[in-house]
Amino acid sequence: MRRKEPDSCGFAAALQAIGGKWKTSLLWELHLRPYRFAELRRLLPGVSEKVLTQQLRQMEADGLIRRRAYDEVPPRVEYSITPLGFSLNDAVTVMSAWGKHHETWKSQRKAA
Amino acid sequence: MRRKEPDSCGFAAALQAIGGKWKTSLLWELHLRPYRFAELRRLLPGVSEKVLTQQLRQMEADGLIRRRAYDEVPPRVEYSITPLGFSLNDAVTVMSAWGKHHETWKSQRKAA
DNA sequence: AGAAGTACGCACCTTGAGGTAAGCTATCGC
DNA sequence: GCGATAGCTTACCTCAAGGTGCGTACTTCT
Repeated sequence: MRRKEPDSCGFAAALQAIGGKWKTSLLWELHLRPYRFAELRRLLPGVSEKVLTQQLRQMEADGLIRRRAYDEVPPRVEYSITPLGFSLNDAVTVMSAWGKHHETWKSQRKAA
Repeated sequence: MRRKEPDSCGFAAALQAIGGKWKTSLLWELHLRPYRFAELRRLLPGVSEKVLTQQLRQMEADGLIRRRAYDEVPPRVEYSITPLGFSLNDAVTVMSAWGKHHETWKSQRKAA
């Protein structure tokens, strides 16, 4: 999607924060418990390491998650959700509920 | 954005329905009252006719809006919102509220 | 010795949403 | 006759998100 101009309400800002292909999944997983980088990789089959790093960094910049690097060897990094991220997850859940509602609507129309 | 695989919840479906650049704005305007094509064009400065048609058709296919063409000359077409579209508008409003909240959060962080 | 795991960075390529510009049918105003 | 208005369609171009693949510094397993 290509969104730049504000569409008069804060929806664009929210979409900016959650608009990545994997961000909703990341948010969902991290709202359950913290994970390490490689664990998230395994949780999202198909994500490339580059993009995973990218999206995690963006979400960190947006204050949705917290990144904690331990100065060990081998390196260890843990990602956890923040209260702000948690609140976004709630908003996403509302949209998600609508999405399910919409899917049943579509299958009903198809049947007709 | 590029979303195809279902991310295990209905959010992807919702985003599919609302993911266009102008769809949220269209939904918002139409939730106020019905409009004609040219009126919508004027309401969304910068939208091209092609994309406006495109998004209106997609939203019609998703059952968010209703298109009514009058067989007159010059042609007249009216778009109005459906109950389903109205319910999506509510879900969007929740996300929008989060977006505003997030914006204040960002400006606070910047100030610190 | 060699392979594998960790958490990335960098360079290049693909893809599809959206933008641009033109055309089309028909009527009305000057 | 010329342009404007209405509601589109078609062909072409752009651009950034995301994918692919390779490199890295260090260690532990086999």
